[in-house]
Order: sequence, then structure tokens, then C-alpha cells
Amino acid sequence: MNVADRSLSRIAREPLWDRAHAQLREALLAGRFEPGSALVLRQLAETFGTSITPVRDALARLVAQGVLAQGPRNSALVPDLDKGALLDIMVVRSELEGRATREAASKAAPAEIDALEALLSEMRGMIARRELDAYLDVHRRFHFGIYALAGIPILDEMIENLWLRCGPILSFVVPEYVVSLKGTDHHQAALDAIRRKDGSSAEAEIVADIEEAGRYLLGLADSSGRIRRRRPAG
Amino acid sequence: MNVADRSLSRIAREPLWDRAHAQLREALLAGRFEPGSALVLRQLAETFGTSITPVRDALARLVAQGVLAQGPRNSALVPDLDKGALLDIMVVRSELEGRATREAASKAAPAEIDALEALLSEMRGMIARRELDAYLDVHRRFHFGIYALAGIPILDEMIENLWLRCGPILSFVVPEYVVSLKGTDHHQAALDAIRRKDGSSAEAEIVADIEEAGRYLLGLADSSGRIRRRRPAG
DNA sequence: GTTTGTTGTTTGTTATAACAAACGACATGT
DNA sequence: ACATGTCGTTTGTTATAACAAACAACAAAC
Repeated sequence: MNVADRSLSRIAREPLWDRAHAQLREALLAGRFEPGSALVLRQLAETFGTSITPVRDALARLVAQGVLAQGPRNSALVPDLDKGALLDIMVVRSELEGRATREAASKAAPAEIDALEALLSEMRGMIARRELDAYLDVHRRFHFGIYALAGIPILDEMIENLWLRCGPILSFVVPEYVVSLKGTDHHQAALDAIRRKDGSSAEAEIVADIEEAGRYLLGLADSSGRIRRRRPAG
Repeated sequence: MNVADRSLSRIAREPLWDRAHAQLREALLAGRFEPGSALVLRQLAETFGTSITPVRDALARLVAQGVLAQGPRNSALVPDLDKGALLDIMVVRSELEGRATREAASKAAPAEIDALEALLSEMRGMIARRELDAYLDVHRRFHFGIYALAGIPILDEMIENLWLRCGPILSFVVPEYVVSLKGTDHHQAALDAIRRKDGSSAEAEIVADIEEAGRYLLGLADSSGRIRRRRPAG
């Protein structure tokens, strides 16, 4: 060990496919891909400025995780969820996120709960200002903040996977819907329950939150059962 | 359509990486890989008689699924579960497999239940004859037979993923353990509960089955917390 | 006009080579 | 002896080219 150790930081090795994977993941979560559209190797490779190999790796990973669907020619497709698929995901989400919340209630420290409380007030401000994208981002951090308190990495991983699976349609919610929920703030109720270590109530609130959002998205389904956004992307 | 359509069958396209993936999956589940060992691209490529590209694809998929761990050089490692990791998996398995069983109880048709009953008697014969490998295979088919009845593909997928994660140590059970369980046959009890559409009891039995196996595997842990087989593979 | 066959383009698959980072063996210096 | 530096080997990463399957457009035949 020499004196320079304090000023220098670790050099992280990050393969190109890892960066491609991260970018695709983020774009999916932000709803920047049209459900049903195909992700083309050479096209993405040109966008990223790499050869097709790293892109191929990234897409293979996403498909393996079930985040992307595979089309006819082993091509990667942005999933186009129908009512049945969404309902199934909601069932698993309720189960997993409910359990994570219950575990969190028995382990959370006051300081950690306060940090989540801060996110809640952030969220309220964003709703008032109709900042939907920013709201969705903090909203996600709030949920995963709870689940992280459970201290079960595998649970986190699987929950994140489920969010990714409905990523392309998560942005279909409109600000008006979020505003209309002021009366039934499951987020606040869940956090309050966690604070008083009432695992059952906390679980029930989170499940209610998931099911409420699920019902809203289900209501967006057209006659064929596919989930569409109210106003097509401009 | 011509007259030949009846005798000819669909020609399935199966890429090399898909076959490699399937073989690795099966080997993992059969416990043919030593926990902690590294899977080397060029070595496997030679075994399969292909270039490293398809092998790379297969390993990337397995790592993305969380079935394989990633080592220092982004290398793929056979997971070496410690007590904590195993416990976490068991929590999620109980939650998911419990829910699947509950759903199955409300949807199962008598004929489907009878088919599972047949598997149960097959299992009993195999235990009596100490055919461990064959038993584990039918045992797996029994469990997934129940979960399939729930009719929620995503649930199935995630449960299979969890089994794969502990695949390398599933074969650590010894015939003596299985035999010792004659008194508490959770499998039979779960199936009986499903037959009388008692979802809660069915769920409880499956959870008990999982936790019992979990306790056994936990008992194999050495002083450092790593799960080892009683008798090292010959 | 509909069907059928052809052809060119698109797109995922595989093999191969060049590359770079990490590791171990070995030698060297203190 | 121990630390350090060098070098060869191992091993994952990336780019590239050749390939094969699928699709669409178009032309020919009935």
C-alpha cells in the first residue's frame, strides 16, 4: 500500500455488452420501445457504434430473463402484453412484493423508514406538478426501497425482473390517474404500517396498490385484449 | 394443402446454442457439476464439438437467468450456495410454489389429479428400490405437474428458475433421507388436499415439504456455511 | 386475377482471428 | 526468505466474414 491509495479509485471493467444491456434495460423501463416491435441487431449495433456481437449478447441476456420475447426468427421482440399475461404478472408481483414488504416490516430501522418518507413527499410534489416521468422514477425507487429492507437479494432480483417485464406499458399511466388516487394513498399507508411493524397491514397495502394499478392497466385493453396507451406516442 | 401433409411433421429449427443450453441445464439439475467450479468456454466448445460462440451464448443465458454465478473475469461459475443463499431461495420457493399449489387446487380436474397420483406410486417404488436418480426425476415431474395445473406460465417459469439455482446441490440428498420421510408424506397429503379443493391445506403441505428438504440441506453445511455432499462424488 | 416460382434483401447464426486482461511460474534483487 | 518484476499461458471480449433461413417484391403461367 502506498500513499496514493486514498486518491485513486477502483477501475471498473465494463464490457460493451454490459453497457448495451444497461441502456436497453433503462429504455424498456422508460417505455421508449413500442410493444410488439422488433429489436434488430445491426440497427442497434450502429446506434451503439459497436459490432453486432455485444448487442447480440445484451439481447440474449434480456431474452433469457424473459424481459424480451422471442419472435419467429429467434428475433428479440418488445413484449406486447395481453390481459392474461398482465394478470399473471400481477399475481406473481402481489405474492413476491407482498412477502418482501412483510419481511421489511420486521427488519426496517427508523432511519431507513424516514428516507422512504422523504421519497413520498418528493412524489407528492411531482404529482402536483404533473412531472410524470420523474414521478415514475421516484415511485420505482420507493417500492424497491421497501423491498431492499427485506434483505433477500433473490427476492429483489425476481421483483425487478417482473417490473422489467411490464416495463414497456408502465409508462401508459397518465398523470390524471395518479392524481385521482389521493384518497387512497396505499404508499403512505404501507409505510405507516411498516413503521409500527405491522407486517400484515403493510403487505395488504402494497398488494392493494399493485392490484389498483393492475386494474387501471387492464382497463386500457382493446377488444383483442392487448394493452394500448390512451394517446399513441407522438 | 396436399395429401402428404398428414405424414410429414414440422421441421424444428434448433440453433447450436440452444442445444448447448439444454445440455448444460440438464447436467446442472442432475448435479453433474461441482459447486464452485468454473465453466470454461474453449473446454466446453471442444466437448460439444462447436466453436466457442454457441457455448458463449448458452453460458450468457444461464448467467442472465441467475442459474450460474459470474466469477472474477466474467467467467461462469457453478453456484456454491451457503446457508444464507439457500435460506433465501427457500423463502421464495415457499411463496411461489405455495401460491401455485393453491391455484392448482381450485382448477385441477380429477383426471389430472389421477395422473399425479400415478407418479406418487412410481415414486414409492423407486424409494423402495433405492433408485435415487430416477426418484429425483419423477419427484420433479410431480412437483411441476402440480404447478402446471395453476395455469400461470410465468409462475412456472420462475419456479423452474429457482430449482435450477439449487440444482447443483439437489442431488446431495441421500436415499436414506427420502426413506425416513415415510411418516410425513407431504406429497400425498398435498395431493389429497387438492382433490378436495382445499387450497390452504395443499399450500401448507407443499410449504412443509419444501421447508423439510431445506432443513435437511441446511444440515449439510460445513463450518463455513457452505453446503457439501456427505460423500464426495466418486 | 390468382397462384406459383424466382430473386434480392434482411437478419440471425457460426467460425475464426486478433485482442486484452488476469493469473501463475519463475527469476531476480534485497 | 520475501517482495517484485517479467513473461508465457489462459480465458473472456470484440470485430468480421461467410452462411443459411425467412420474407417481400416481382414476374411468369394458368
